[in-house]
Amino acid sequence: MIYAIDTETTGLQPYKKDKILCTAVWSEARQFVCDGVNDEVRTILGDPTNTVFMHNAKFDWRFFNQVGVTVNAKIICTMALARLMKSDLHSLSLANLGALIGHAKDDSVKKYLDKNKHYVMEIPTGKKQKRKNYDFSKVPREILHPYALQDTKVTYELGLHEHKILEEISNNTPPNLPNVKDVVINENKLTRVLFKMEHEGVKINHDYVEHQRRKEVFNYMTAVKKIENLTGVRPFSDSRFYYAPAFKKAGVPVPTTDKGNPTFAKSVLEPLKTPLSEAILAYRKAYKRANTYYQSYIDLVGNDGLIHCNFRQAGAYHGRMSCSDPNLQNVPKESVDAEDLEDAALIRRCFIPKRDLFAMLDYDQMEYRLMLDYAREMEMIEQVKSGVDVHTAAAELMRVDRFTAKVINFMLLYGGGAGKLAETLGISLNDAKDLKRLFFAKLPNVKQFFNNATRTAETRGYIFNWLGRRVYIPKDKPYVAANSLIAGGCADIMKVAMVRVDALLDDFESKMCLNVHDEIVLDMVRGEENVLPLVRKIMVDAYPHKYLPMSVGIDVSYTSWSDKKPYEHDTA
DNA sequence: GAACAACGCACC
DNA sequence: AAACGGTGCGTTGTTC
Repeated sequence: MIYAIDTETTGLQPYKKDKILCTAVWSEARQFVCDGVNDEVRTILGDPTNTVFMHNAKFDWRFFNQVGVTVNAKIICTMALARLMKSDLHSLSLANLGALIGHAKDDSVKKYLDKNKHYVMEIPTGKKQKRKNYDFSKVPREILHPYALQDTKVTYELGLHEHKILEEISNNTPPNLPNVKDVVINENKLTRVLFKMEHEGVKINHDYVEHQRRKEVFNYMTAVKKIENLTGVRPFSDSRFYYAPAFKKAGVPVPTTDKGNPTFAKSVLEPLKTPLSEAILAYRKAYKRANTYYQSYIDLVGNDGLIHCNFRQAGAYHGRMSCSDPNLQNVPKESVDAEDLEDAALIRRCFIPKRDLFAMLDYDQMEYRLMLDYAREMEMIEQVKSGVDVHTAAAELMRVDRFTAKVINFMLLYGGGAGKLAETLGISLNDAKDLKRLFFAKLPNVKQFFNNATRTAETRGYIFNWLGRRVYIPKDKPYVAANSLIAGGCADIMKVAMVRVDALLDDFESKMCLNVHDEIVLDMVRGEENVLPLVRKIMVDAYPHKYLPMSVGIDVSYTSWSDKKPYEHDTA
């Protein structure tokens, strides 16, 4: 039987304070809303023969888990499938997707809360901007229940609609080509894998976080005083209107943004090396570390001392995931001198294993390898297979230094042009054009691959990646097609691998706890390290290469997400 | 006063 | 001929 289920909750934090208010269920045969969760809901979710549509399924799942509901039913996240159905949607909210199939937004709950002012405007600790915190528990049942039921109705119809569209795409695909069906199967399995991984969470070293936060607050306050002394103007504000007069007085030319505003970005300030520019950079660095990183971990850690971040399965339009609350995919990777190692203030040291150790497995030069395999660039492939690093190989091929080759390599992956190349390398536009020509002359198959992808995007409007994911390419930016094939292709390799790694680890105590695009982190018990080569094999085999296989490196740490060392029992 | 744009910066 | 890709999250500034 097919159902759609939706919960209404007191808020967004099941691991801290929030509870289920009601659960709504919709099927052909029966529709109802109950307070909290009742036995009928438990029975539906406990039955493995049932299929249940949920919009942003992992959110509701967390609350079911909180009250001990066993979820055996096949869970289908209509938000994740929406990305497969139509990759270029800006918003995957139920309201937005419902509008596609003719359901107007039901904003009765929000209207009620606004009208009756059931919210508090507060400035969170360490922040400057006010936030609106709604109190959903104040919504009367007469308003909340019909609202929840309406959402399940829309979710139900959306789920059926998505399946119809995806089946059409699948049926219209020639049998010898990758089929979106395989992507659908994997994404549906992945929803459960991600739920398990998020529930595992990552342990936080609370004392360390708090200590570091205080240190960074002191650092940025010191920088503020310094800036005010240098400019003679207070109060300080990290704004172009504050900076412009000071730099004008010093006779420093200030570049502008695309919109014509003066910019004081890092790339502008860094070369100046004046006391003021350095104080501003110090302020920004410390402020960001104190708030975006340390403070957010304190705010978001659960009562269990773990961070349960949200892996957005449908995060990026080309198939990559993203991460929020907090975003653990952009935690700084700082390099320090060997002498400073002991007392270096590394943000990744906030994260410590809740069992015995972390294992970090990451694909080597994943995107570049996929590009070479797609392009059948055999000369380069042979070099890489013999162990030469891709930037060194490119440097030798073009007879330039490794840094130049690296810049060109990245620019290529991102579809960049000669202008940006010139800017990054600090060379003339003509020299940059020559370099680009040289690159494509040496890698003719890569050039062919890029041209083919771009032409396909121009004529057809979308591309299929190796697994069968369809990605729409904006009409005015066909040059991003190759990047979408590569980045999204890598994402699907990782997503396939994660589903298989999760299955493998069912027989072990060690579990996955993080994903950072081309890296997964396992929280492991001592004694299970022997599973690591098996995990690596799964990751390598996830991509059925034609010419160049994937390659995976393994690091371990018994102390934190930082301070890692190569895993050595596995010399191939 | 709140929503929206623009900017800046961390990661892959 | 030329076009750097994708995120999340914080601030300041503008607008209605």
